Amino acid sequence: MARIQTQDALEIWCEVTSNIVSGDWPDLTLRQQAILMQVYLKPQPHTVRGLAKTLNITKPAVTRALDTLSALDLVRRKKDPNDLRNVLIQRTVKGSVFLSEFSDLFIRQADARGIEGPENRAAA
Amino acid sequence: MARIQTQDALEIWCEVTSNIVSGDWPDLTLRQQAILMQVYLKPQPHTVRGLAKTLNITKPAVTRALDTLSALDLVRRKKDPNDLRNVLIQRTVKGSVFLSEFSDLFIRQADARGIEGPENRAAA
DNA sequence: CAGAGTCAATACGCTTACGAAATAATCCAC
DNA sequence: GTGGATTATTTCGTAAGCGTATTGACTCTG
Repeated sequence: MARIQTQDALEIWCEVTSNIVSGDWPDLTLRQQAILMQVYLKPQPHTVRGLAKTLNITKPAVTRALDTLSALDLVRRKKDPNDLRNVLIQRTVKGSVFLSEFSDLFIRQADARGIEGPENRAAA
Repeated sequence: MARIQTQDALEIWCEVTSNIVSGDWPDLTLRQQAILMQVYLKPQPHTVRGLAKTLNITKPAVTRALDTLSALDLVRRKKDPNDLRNVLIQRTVKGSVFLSEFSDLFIRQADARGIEGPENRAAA
């Protein structure tokens, strides 16, 4: 049982961020990244209020981040038909592509360091 | 041999970014993160020009990012005594703490998913 | 020691982001 | 329905970011 080490973790982070920066992707803030990840990885539905609470930031900050992410077509807004006060944040193809590139970079770096997932995922 | 899977990679990234955002840390841009990581993980010395080239961004962008990171005491500027045109970017205690929290979050998430480093690091 | 070359930083005009407070739209209790 | 909650957004003034072009400091060549 060999846990991941600090050096590996930081190196992976360094390579992934550096690769994203030097590529064609936009210079997202940490908040925008976090919102994007939440929308794609946590169970739906996502609302402005919910994201603000989860990430411990103000609602206007979420609204503005969504403005940016929407303009980049990384997420999409949709009125909640059950409660028109709510705005549901939905995923897009382009957002999926972005996340996919993220994980590809991540996995490539992890593989290069001999890092492995669980042998038996079902039992985990 | 079980490689890391996309889902694990993205979940780790999601949790780390979300935790940093909801904590007391500043809302660094991806560029600032990348510069910070480069300075701490790649061999010294680091210059504005070198970072700009590595990350494929303009020199003024690096200068501004260093303004921000310096104000936060995450890095420090120092004139190169051998060539006073150069500015060497150096590490700080606070920056080390930041990176340390980063890696702690990362490792905690990786451990929770049964992800492991190489068994025999010397042989890797 | 003069002038070209190289480094980081600054100036400029513009865009984006911030938090607090105010608005607009909607729901719900009564 | 009307009034009070709740949701997201907008407004406001301010701060920070961007790229291009320029400046100021320094080095090095001839």
